[in-house]
Amino acid sequence: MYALADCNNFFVSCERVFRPDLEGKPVVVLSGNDGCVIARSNEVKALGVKMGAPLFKIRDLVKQHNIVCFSSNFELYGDLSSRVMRILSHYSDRCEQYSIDEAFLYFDDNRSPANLQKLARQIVVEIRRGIGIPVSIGLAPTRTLAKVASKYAKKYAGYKGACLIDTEDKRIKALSQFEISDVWGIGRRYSTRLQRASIRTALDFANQSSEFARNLMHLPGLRTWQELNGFDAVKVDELARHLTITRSRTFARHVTDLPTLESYIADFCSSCARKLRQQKSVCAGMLVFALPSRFETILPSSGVLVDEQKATLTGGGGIFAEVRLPVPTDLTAELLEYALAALRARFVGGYPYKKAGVILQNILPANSQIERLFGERDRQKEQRLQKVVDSLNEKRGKNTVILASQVKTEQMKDKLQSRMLSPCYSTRWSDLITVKC
DNA sequence: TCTGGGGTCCTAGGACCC
DNA sequence: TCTGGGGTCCTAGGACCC
Repeated sequence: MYALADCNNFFVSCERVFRPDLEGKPVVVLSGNDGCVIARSNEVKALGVKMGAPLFKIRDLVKQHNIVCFSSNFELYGDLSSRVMRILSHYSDRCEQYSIDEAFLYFDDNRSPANLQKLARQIVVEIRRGIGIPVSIGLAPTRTLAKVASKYAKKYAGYKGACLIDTEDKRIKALSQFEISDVWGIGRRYSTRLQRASIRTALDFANQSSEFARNLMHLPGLRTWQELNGFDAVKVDELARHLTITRSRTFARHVTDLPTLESYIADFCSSCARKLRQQKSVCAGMLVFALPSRFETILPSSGVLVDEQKATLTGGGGIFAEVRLPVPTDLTAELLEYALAALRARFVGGYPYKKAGVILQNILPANSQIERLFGERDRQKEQRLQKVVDSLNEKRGKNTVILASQVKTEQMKDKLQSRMLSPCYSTRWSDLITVKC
């Protein structure tokens, strides 16, 4: 049996852990620059606010219902997530973390389903009491069915946090009341196609032939079909290694000068590289991009385009540079040299860049690194330096030692548009909660 | 004025190999 | 008229997830 443990309204619940006064009140968490809604409490969902709704479009609703807004505080969410995961991992040798707020546990012992359900309810209580986060658990023979079960556990209080699908009767009943678009692995596109074929519930889909599923939705669709019919088919990558690492940001205001853009790219690059070293990998390729807003048409104030700008604009606008590294590397300084060179070669002054980022790709295990016979760099020396820098940053805080190109420009300093940021209660001494008694 | 960020897998088609 | 057979690797694009 699989158990899917899923935290309810996770980001909102994290905020409520330290603000119990917000229990039962409408709360949202916003994306960077306080742009979009990325998490909603049940009260807000009931008001019809959609995931991803831009804040400026729901201003009236926020005022009218006194919705409490938070800027996203990933330091807090990440810490509470790891505490939840630590508890979950005590209960099964196979605990697969699937996202920041979800994990699959696998049970292959001979406990009865009823006992597993009891155990799951115990886990729910322990996490609520120990960390303060509400969790729902779904139990079933496949991951996709466990997902279905967890949604029922979330929806109906009667399940006491844990819903079990262990018999054919329960499977059919659960699927017959489950909308096809809510099935794990069936997104907007496929559910439209399926609805056109008069398939509305998960059961409608499960009752089709396997060929039907495969023809319409290829291999992933076939797997979903199998899973709904009780055959374990979803593979979960055992590798904890990321295949790509991205850092990117939409700016509060346009960035038009090179130094500011360079500082951002330098920050992204060094953050990507740190993550790369943490997972003991090297990368052989990198994308550097700086793009205009998706929502604006770009024309220079003069109204006349110079040739270079014309070329940029006709190409869809902005910078999208692919960098191949001569030798796979994990060194911040080396990655940064290439990233900045790519940026400088394509930068157009005065162009309104709105979003930028760095993506590392072609990621390999660090031990597969190949040394160049006639290398122009002394990599061993640089690696020793990198180690010292990393350990200083670990001991003294993230940006204790940085590269000169990461130094923030004036424009960058006032970029912070997270006006409703909560304290990092659980990760910073300075943010510890004060208790008055 | 204001519109997120970070991932994965699969498939088809082209280029290339012997 | 007729133009091999069996592969690999890479990439772009489309689908999905939280």
